[in-house]
Amino acid sequence: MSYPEMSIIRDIRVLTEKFIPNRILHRTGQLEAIRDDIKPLLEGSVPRHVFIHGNPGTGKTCMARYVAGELESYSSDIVQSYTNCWENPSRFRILYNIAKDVSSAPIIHRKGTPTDEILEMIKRSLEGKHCVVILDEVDKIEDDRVLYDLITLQNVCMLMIANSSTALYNVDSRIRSRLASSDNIEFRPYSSSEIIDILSDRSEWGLIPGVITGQQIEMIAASVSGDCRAAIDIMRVVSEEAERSEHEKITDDMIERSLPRIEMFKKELSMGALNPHQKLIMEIVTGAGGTIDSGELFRKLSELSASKGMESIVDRTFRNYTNKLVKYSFLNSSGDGRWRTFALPKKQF
DNA sequence: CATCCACCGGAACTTAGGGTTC
DNA sequence: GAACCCTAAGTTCCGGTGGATG
Repeated sequence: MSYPEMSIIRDIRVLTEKFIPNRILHRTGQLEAIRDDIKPLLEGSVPRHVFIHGNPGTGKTCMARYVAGELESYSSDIVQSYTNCWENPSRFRILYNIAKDVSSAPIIHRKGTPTDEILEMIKRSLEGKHCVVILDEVDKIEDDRVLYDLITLQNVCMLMIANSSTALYNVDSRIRSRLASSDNIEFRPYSSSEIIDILSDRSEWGLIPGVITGQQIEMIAASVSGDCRAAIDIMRVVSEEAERSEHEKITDDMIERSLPRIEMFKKELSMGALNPHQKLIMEIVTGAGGTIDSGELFRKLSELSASKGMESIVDRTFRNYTNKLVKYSFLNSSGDGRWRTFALPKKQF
């Protein structure tokens, strides 16, 4: 947008974390579920609070903002508020943030404004209205009373976001029981083909056609272990580099150089973090031509680990390992549920 | 249709390692 | 440094399930 005519970037905002796309890919189930939970707001009845959890880069924040924005556009009686609890961990900061978002009048923040007064302010602003409150990184809240404050506001629906499914285990039991009826939605890591779709979509809106090839998008997708944020970040970085160095296209070289950035995003697990059995599983799948049935994989693992003098693992542990490998996109699994077949993702870099 | 087989995953338990308290 | 607590990983147990088999 703001770039001159020679630019290869059409709209850099599309390639940033904050951007909310006009359609959500590969999260239909979750989208419908959240819509159903908060829809009662439109009819003035009681919605369900939603707890969204999943690894970084699985689209949690994007989805929450998307749904909240969608609802807001339906009715002028609905407003939304977004707070990152890592940046605003205290009860006062969170409520202040919400008050700012929902109040039409400017909030006068004089020193010593009591938190309860802010809460009253929110109540007054929301009279006759309904509000979707997004609490990102909800596990970083310092004082969980703020959750209680928000629960007591009948016309507020909370979308609580965290990486861990256990994020709310430590909150006060009274609050937890009030939240027991909330919807619990997991966001699994994207598969590489899903990442490819999302990157293709973003490149269409963000870049001039032909700047990045399909193969290059696959290359990025195969490297991020299901972390979409990392994938989009890499695409932005290489686009900016191409732009700066006045290339007309992104080169493979640029992508390879930017891949180490992924490490910043991948807190949870990397190849180096795999234990010997998990590495052996990867070797067996690779040796089997990239695809193998679950039962055969376990038998081969038992055989091979015994011959290497490694300790044996029980079948339940094996299932835990394969589930983890799938979760972190080291493996794909097909035939979901029973009789699964494991396969390598398209490309390993 | 009944039974068996191979597999799946939740729940409860055990164990090991690390941190904290007195 | 002993006693305690907490957590994560691995194991045991077990009920459930769809396809194969008789």
